[in-house]
Amino acid sequence: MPQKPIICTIDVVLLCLQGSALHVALLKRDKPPFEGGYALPGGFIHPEEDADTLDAAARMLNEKTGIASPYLEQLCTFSGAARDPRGWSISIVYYALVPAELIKPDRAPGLQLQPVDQLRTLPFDHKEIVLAAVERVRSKSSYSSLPVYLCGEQFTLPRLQAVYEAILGEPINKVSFRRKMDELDMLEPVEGALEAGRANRPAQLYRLKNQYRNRLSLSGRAMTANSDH
Amino acid sequence: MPQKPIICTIDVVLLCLQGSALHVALLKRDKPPFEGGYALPGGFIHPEEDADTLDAAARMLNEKTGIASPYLEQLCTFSGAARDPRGWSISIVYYALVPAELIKPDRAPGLQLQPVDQLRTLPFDHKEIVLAAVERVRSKSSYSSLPVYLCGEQFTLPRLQAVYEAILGEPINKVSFRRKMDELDMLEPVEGALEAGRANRPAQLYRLKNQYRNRLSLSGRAMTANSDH
DNA sequence: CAAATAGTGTCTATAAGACATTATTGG
DNA sequence: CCAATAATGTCTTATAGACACTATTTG
Repeated sequence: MPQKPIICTIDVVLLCLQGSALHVALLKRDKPPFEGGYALPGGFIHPEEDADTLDAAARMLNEKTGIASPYLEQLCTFSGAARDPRGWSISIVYYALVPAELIKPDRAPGLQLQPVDQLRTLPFDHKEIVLAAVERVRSKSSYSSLPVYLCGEQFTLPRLQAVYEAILGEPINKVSFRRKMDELDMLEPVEGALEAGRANRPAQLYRLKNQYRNRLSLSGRAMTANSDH
Repeated sequence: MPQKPIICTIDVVLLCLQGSALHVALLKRDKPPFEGGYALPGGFIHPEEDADTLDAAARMLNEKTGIASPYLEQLCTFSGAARDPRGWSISIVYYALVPAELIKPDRAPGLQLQPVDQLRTLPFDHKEIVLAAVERVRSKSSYSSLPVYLCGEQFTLPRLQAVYEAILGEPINKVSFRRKMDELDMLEPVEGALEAGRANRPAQLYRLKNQYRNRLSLSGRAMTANSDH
């Protein structure tokens, strides 16, 4: 009955922190439509290869950026007649968070990091998609351990607090923050490891407890009284 | 390249409250696979007719159950090689909440309401889908006005509190509940309308403020300290 | 007026935030 | 010792919950 089949793709919003600004990874497109433009890494499902769309997203991310992200979650599906000039399409979108050091531009030709808060227009509805992913990350960060995925293996509490503040966009009370980290019960100190080097008391290094390597730790109460869930 | 195209469908989880138990609407399937089994209302996208998948979900819900739900939101997309015997498939799932009175079995042949907390195995991965929808509803209910969609046009505060308690599965402090409703600022009293009839002080009837007819009101803090977001 | 439930006032407990103090480093 | 920042103790403020009291109806 339908003349044209529905175009069915996967896109991945790969986020990292540079300085205190959240950035998204964009790739130069090497075929039409929007050839030469920068867009989200994405592509078609390979039914023979991918068990499901999460699988497909992980494969795509790895193929296009060389990254195997420990955190990769479905955002939602964007769809409709208007979003792709080729026809009626859907895109099942996943998002990933990684430390910026993990993104090696030489490993991925045509890769570019753009700050999400001053994004130019992107091909398809990719700007809208990125903004939806950022909103999700900001919202989840206020009651979960999500931002630790933006840090490396080991990090200090002041560093982690700075990461939370960068995402939430507002300062957090130091005592409350440490109480909350304690309550989330996801961190363990790296015995004897301190971050020295500067002219002050060195900070204790922490790492994620094993059980939270691939799972979020959740808190009943939000970090700050922000109203966007 | 791909021998078989990906099977691309929409499913809708329609929820309502009967007594104090959340129920899901299931339809008797009139074609294979799983012919004769009870499954979620769903079907194929009509690219000529539907502007996007939300549109398709609304159409499908209306065609199959006769209901035009004011609240219809995307849950997420289920996918993979294993979930449909016909082949590699995706299902973009939406969920809706309506007052039970709105579901008229005579209007929809083969429709059945099942309590979500004692669900038997369903065709495809529909049981998993229902459980995911219920978890989303429970989680969102703890910090939003979502449960009002399970009430009719007008309702009393004790009734609304009972609806919240039915969804969250635990009693709520009356004073806290009323403070929260006040804070959400989504209700207005229906002037002069009281729910009389019983041998006690009659309760004030309320309705949703106009601006929240099709939008949730959100609170920064959760209703109860439940840890599943 | 007794029973029943609506609606409100107020005290207590808990959690968040402000602020100050101590700790530990390099120079 | 001074500057800088980590880490923690403690007081204040805000929010949530317990409980009791008043209000309004039917029979």
